[in-house]
Amino acid sequence: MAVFAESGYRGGSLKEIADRVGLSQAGLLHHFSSKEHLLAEVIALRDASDQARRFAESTPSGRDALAGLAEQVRHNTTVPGLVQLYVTLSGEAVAEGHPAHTSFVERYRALRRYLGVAVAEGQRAGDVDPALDPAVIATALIALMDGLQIQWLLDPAAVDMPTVVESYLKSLGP
Amino acid sequence: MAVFAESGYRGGSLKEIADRVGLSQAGLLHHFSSKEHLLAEVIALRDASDQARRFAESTPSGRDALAGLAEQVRHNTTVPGLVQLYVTLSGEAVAEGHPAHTSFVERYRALRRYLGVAVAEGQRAGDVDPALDPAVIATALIALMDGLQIQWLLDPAAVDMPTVVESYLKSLGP
DNA sequence: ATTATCTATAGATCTATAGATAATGC
DNA sequence: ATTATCTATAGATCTATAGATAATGC
Repeated sequence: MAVFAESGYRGGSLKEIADRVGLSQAGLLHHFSSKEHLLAEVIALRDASDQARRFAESTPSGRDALAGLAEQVRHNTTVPGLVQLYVTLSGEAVAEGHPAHTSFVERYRALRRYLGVAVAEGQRAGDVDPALDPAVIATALIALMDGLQIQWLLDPAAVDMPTVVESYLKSLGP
Repeated sequence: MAVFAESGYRGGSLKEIADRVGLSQAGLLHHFSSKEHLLAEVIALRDASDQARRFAESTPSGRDALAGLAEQVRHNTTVPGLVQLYVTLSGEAVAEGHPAHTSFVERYRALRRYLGVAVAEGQRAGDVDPALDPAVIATALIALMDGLQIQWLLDPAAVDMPTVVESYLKSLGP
């Protein structure tokens, strides 16, 4: 995870990973039959470590789902390595043919669907301005969080992610 | 520009670039003394091709600067290659020691300053809610645009960048 | 005379596989 | 008997440089 975070999938080498875990490069490939397979496992591990946070609350309803985002962002500020893994891989994965391309396409579709539902529920509950388009807000929320991570990684002192997200969430109120 | 957009700096090879412009790899290095130097020139060229758009209007005042953003986003949907270059390089450049790291840190600082001023001016002119923190809004605007680009590149049919940005800009009104 | 280009190559990598040896599990 | 590990290596790359040749500019 650390190596792909620092150098990306293309830039990270099996030798570097093997060295960090105290194996030879061939020894590492005994456990992961190819570099691509190792990437898939790294992504699965990353997902496990925060989808836990997002969905563990058994599909929370509107307000809770949105509040959960703010909490997720706050948590992310404590795990810069995971954030960097995500930013680096998503930047690479926009390329057609990147091994993680399809997985990112699907992840974002699922996220937009999940947050779109949350926003619509928030509207029914009277927590979110009913004039807004849930799909637009869902896309904007995800974009905001992703973009914040780039700025924050580049300049942690200058960017307070939770404040910005909370400010946006507040602006959604009716 | 196309090669770094598709494969990033680390993943893009001088051979691939040379092939596309009809030179040998050594011939290419006659014009750019190293891969790193070539990257710097590519970034400079990218900047020239859209900083022109952003600043050519000689530091527009608040409302115009914000409207200019929406226009920039609309324009970006017509140049996916440039957008991909930007997304791919910024994803790589969060890594300490990446050749474009410092340049991205500075670019974002400058952007936040520029947009922060624009928002404050918009407030004085009565176009922007005076209760908002200009620095927070500036950071959010940049983040929103960056994050949208990732989603849009991954799934162009599902993400309408201008609509989302305009929706956000509208929400800033008093 | 200078500039642009090429071929050839040094010296590092990189991934993946083959095949040997050591450790572990039943 | 199976699993984990290693060394060695094949076969591709990669960047940058050396040195030769062709094209261009004065």
